[in-house]
Amino acid sequence: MSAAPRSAVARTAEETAAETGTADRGQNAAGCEMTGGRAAIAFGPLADSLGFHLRLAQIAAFEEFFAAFAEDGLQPGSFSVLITIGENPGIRQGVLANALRIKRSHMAKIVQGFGEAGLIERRVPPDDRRAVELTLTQAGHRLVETKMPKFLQHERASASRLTEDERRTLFALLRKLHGL
Amino acid sequence: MSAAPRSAVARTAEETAAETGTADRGQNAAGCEMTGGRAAIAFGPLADSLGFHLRLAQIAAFEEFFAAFAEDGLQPGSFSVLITIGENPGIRQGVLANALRIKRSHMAKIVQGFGEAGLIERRVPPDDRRAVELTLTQAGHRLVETKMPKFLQHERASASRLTEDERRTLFALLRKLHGL
DNA sequence: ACAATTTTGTCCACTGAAAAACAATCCACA
DNA sequence: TGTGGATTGTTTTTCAGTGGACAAAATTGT
Repeated sequence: MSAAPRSAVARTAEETAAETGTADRGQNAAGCEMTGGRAAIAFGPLADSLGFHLRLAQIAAFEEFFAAFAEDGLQPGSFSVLITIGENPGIRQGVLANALRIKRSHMAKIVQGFGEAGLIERRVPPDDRRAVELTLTQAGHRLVETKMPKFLQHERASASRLTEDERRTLFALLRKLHGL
Repeated sequence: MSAAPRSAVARTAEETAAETGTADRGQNAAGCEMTGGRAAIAFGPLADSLGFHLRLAQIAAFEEFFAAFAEDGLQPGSFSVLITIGENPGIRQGVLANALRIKRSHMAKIVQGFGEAGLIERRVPPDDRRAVELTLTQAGHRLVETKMPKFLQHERASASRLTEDERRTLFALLRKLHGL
């Protein structure tokens, strides 16, 4: 079965009127194994839940990321930290944490790991000895520059199910939600 | 062992703090506190990353959920499990896990907790004694029905930054991404 | 009927992330 | 000066979530 990638945007979600039925309890109806496909169940009010759809979409996106970057030992969160430090040399740890919505306690652990790996340098500014300013080391810059093409290519591929218009629309709507 | 946690960083930084002028290299303008606002930093390629925006939007949505349902002791994941069982009485544990994209090992824990709380009933069907069929108990039904109005109201409010058209468009695009 | 494979749920060990307690520093103000 | 409160990062504890090994039951092949 090949789905018709027509204007799915125009359609509303009235196609989920699936009774559970329990018609064929042993196996799914049309050769839909559990491991791969999803059974046709009723989501009820969940089908109209923004958080639910956001969670599903994020899981899908992260799975794609892991599938692409497993061999590189890269995680989306850590890589975003490196990128942002590279874009903002000398950024303070708390500012970074707030920008990426990572809790400061977690950021401390991440940054510590990068420091021990020699990817970033932590410098305490003399005018505020509580703070820590972060910069990429040469090794950090090399790593980011090495992985960046693959990352950009992955980004293009991950949104390949969307047209360019849809992609722009989606970004604008997501920005409206989290207010970046 | 709690021997001078930050002293190592501070010492090296102070000793090598010969470079000056890097104090206000960042564009974090004065008067922008960390706790409240976000600094204007450069996100670089992250600003075009679908996964990044999805993560931010999901965090925002979940924070709203927690803020609304903290007093009820409700979590989005657990509540979605209860809702889906209510919509699909007798659903099998694995089918439920697949539908909600929860790993089976985790679902086992969740379901065990609900069982001990008396919210769901676990029944082993005679035709497949490996499986477990889940149904809501009266207490489970009561809980769902009690919280559902608040949940629906929260859903409306959470998307209140979007027009109805935008909301429909966003749902359609997210569905395209995770293919529900 | 019997062995091999697959499915289904559970258990255990581990990671990622969060909350809270904490230490160091800075700042406002008397 | 110095004292109380706010900010910044770290540590600790705790919990949600994952991966992998496992046992029981079902399915398939011979």
